[in-house]
Amino acid sequence: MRLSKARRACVEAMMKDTIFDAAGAVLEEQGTDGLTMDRVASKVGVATASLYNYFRDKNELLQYTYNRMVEPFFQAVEEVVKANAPAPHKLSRIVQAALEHSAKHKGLVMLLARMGYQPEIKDACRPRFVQILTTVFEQGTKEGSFRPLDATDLSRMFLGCLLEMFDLQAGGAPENDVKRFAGTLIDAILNGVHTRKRPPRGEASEHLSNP
Amino acid sequence: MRLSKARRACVEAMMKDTIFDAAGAVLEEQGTDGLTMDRVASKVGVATASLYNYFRDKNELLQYTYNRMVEPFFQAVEEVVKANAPAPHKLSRIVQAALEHSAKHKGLVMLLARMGYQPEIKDACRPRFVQILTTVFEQGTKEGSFRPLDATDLSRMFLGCLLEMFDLQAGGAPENDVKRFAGTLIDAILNGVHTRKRPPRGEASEHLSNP
Amino acid sequence: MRLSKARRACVEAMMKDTIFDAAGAVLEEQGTDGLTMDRVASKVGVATASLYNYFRDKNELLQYTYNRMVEPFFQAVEEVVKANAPAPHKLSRIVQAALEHSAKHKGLVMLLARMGYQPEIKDACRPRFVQILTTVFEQGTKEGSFRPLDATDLSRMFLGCLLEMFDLQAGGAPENDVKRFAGTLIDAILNGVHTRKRPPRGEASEHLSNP
Amino acid sequence: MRLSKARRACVEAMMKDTIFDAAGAVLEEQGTDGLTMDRVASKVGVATASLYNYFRDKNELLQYTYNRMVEPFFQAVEEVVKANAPAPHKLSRIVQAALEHSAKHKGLVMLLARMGYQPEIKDACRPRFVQILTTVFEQGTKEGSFRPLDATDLSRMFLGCLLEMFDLQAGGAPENDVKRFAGTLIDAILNGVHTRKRPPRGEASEHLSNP
DNA sequence: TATGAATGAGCGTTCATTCAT
DNA sequence: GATGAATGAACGCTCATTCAT
Repeated sequence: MRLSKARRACVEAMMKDTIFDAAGAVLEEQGTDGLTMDRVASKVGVATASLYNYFRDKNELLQYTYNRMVEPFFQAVEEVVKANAPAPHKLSRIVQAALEHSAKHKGLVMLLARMGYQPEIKDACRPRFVQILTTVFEQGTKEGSFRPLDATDLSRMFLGCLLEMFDLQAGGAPENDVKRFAGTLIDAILNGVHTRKRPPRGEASEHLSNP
Repeated sequence: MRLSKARRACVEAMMKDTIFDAAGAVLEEQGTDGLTMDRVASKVGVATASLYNYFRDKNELLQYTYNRMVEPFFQAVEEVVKANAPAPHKLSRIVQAALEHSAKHKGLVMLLARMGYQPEIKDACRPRFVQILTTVFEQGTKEGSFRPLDATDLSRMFLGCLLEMFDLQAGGAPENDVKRFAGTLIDAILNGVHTRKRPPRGEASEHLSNP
Repeated sequence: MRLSKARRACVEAMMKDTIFDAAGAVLEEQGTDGLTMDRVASKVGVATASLYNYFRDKNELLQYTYNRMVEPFFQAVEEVVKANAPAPHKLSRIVQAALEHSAKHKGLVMLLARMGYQPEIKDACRPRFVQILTTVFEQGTKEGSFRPLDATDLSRMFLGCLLEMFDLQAGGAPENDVKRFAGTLIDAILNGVHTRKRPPRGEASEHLSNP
Repeated sequence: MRLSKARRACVEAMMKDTIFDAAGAVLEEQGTDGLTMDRVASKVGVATASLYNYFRDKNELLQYTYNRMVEPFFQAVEEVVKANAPAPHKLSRIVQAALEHSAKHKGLVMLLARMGYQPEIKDACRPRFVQILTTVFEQGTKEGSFRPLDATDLSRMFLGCLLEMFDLQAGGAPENDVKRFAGTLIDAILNGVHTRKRPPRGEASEHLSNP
C-alpha cells in the first residue's frame, strides 16, 4: 500500500512526462496556435478527456509544458550565473547555453521566440529569466566591469536580443548565421557599436533629448 | 469606361481605408486575438461577407491592415534614415520616433509588441524594418563611427530591443519607465555596457568560444 | 430596398417561428433536460451554428421559447381577468383556460409543470402569472366575495394547485381525472374542505400555533 | 460465515449512510444540478468508482438519497397522521412539520421544492406523500368534518401548495413570509376563500361548466 | 472491496468562409 | 457590389460509467 502509493505517483509523473513530450511534438509540428487538447491527446494516444485527469484545464497543461520545456535551459543558465566568474563572461556563457539548447529543441525555440506575446508563456518564463539576467548585470556593475546602467533595462534588452536569436533559428537560418549573430550580440552589448578612442560620458543623453 | 474603371478603383480604395480604420479600432479595443472578421465588419457598418469583396481572406486583410498601421511609423523612420546625420544620431532618433508613435497609437504598440511571433505581422513588418535599420548600421560603419560588425545582426538586435520597449508599453508600464528604457537602450547599444579604459579589440570572441 | 428590409424581418420572424416549433417538439419528446441546441437544430433541419444567428445563446432561445409557449395561455388568462365578472367566476374560468390550453399542447404542460424549478422558466413565467392571479384575489376581496387573506399567498397556492393539474396531465392521466381534479380544485379553494354550519372565524390560527 | 455475511451487510449499510450524508451535503452546497458522482465521492473521501459498489448507477443513489432525506419528515408526518386527532388538526400539524423540517435542512427544501419536476425525486417522494395525505382527507370525510370531495385530488392540491411553500423558502423568502403563507394555506384550504353566510352546495360546478 | 485511470458521448459556443439573391 | 443566411470544423470542457488491478 505504501509502495502502491509511490508507484501511483510515479505512474502519474510518467504520464505527465508523456503528455509533455506530446505537447512538445505538437508544438513543433503545429505551432503555438495549433496546440489543442485534441491534438495533444491524439499524439499521446489517449482520449482527450483523459488529459483532464492530469491537468485541470488547458492553461495548467500549458504552464506545465512551458515550464518543463524551458527548465533545462533555465537550469543551465542559472548554473552559469551561480558560477564564480566575471559578469561579461557569464553573459557570453548564457548566449552559448541558449545556442546549445535551442539547437537541440526546436519546440523550445518556437516557445521562447514567442515568449514575448503569449500571456501563458510570458507568465511562465519571462519574469524568471529577466530576474536571472538582472543579477548578472548587477554583478557586473558591482564588479566595476559594467557601467551603472539600469540592470532591469539591460536584462530586457538582452532578452530581446536573445529572442531575436531564437527567432532566427526558428525561421530556419543556417547554423553559421545564428552563431555569427550570437557573436555580434555579445560583442555589441559589451562593447557597444561605437568605435571608441576615449571612454564615453553620458553621450546617449545628447542623442535622446525629450520632445 | 476608362473613367469608370478609375472610379471603381477609387471607391475600392476608400472602402479599404474604412476597413483599415475599423480594424485598427477593433485592434485597440479587443486586442490581437479579438480581431475577428465579424467585429471589423460591424465596426465598418457592413456585412461580414462584404469584406471578402476587398480582401481574399482574413490573412490578406491582416497584412494590409498591419502594413498600413505601421506605415506612418515606418515613414517617420525612413525620413530619419534619409536625413543627413551621423548614424548614432539616427539610431536615437529612431528610438524617439518609436516612442512617439507608440505613445499615440495603442494599436500600433500592441501590433509591434507582437511583431515577434505572429506570422502575419512578422511577414508584414519585420523584413522592411530590418532592412531600414541595416542601412543605418552600414552607414555608421562607412562613416567610421561604428565598428565593422554585421549590420543585419545589429539590426535584429536593435529590433529585438525595440520590441521589448513596445512590450513594456503594451504591458502598461509607466511612461517614465519606458523613457528610461529608451535611454538605456541607446546608451548601451552605442557604448556597450563595459566600463572602458581602452578601445576593445575582438574581446567578445574570447568569451564566446565554441564548445 | 424598403420592401427588402421588411421581408428580411419577416423571414427572420418565420425562422424564429420554426425554431420555436422545433424547440417545442424537442421539449415534448425529450423533456426539459433533453432540450439541447443540437437537437433543436437537427429538428429544424439546419446546422447547430445557425441557431446562433437568431439567438445569442441557449438561454435566449429558451426564454423566447418559453415565453412564446405560454403566451397564448397567458393571454387567455389575462382576457379572463380583464373581463367584467366576479372573482370566483374568473378563477374557474382560469382553470378552464388552463385545461384547454394544456390539453392542446403537451409541451406547454411539461413546461408549466416544471415552472417551479428551472430558473429560466421561473423567470420567464412565474412572476407574471402570480401577479395576474393576485389581481383576481384582490378583486374578490374588494368585491366582498373573498375573505381578506393575503392575495399573493393565495395566488401562490392557486398556482401550486394548477401546477399539480399540469403534472397530472403531463403524467398521462385520463382526461376525466384531470377534469375532476379541476372541479375539486375550484370547489375546495372557494369553499374550503370543511363542512360548514357556521361562518369561520380565524379557525386556522388555532390549528397552526407557533412552536 | 453467517456472521461474516451480517457484518458485510452492516458495513455496507454504514457506507450507504456515509454516502447519504455526503450527497446531502453536496446537495446543500451545490444544488440539485451540482450533485455529481465525483463531488459526492470526494465528499465521502473515496474514489468515484467505489460508489458503484453500493449503487448500480447515479439514479439509484439519488433515489436512495432522496428517500432517506425526506424520511424524517415523512415519519413526522406519518406520526401526525397516526395520532388520534381530527383531520383538520392533522393538516395544520403537517404544515407545521413541513415548516420545521425545512427550516432545519436546506437540502430538504431544495429537494422538495423540486419534487414537482425531477423524475428521480418525484418517483422517490411523491406517491408516498400523496398517499399519506389521502388518508387524512379520507378520515376527514369519514368524520364528517370534510366535505365529500375526492381525497386524492385534495391531496395533490395540498401537495402543490406545500411545494409552493418550499419554493418560497428555497427562494430565500424571510421566515415571516413563509409562516404567513403557511397560515393562509391552512385557512384557505379548510375554510375556502369565499366569504360565507350559508353552507356551500356544489357551487363550483356552476362555475366550471364544460365548453 | 477499493480505486486509479480511462473514456465516449455530449454540450454550448466561435469563426472564417461561402453562396444565392 | 452588397448581404443575410448558413455552415463545417473546431475547441475547451463535463460527467456517468467501466475495468484491470
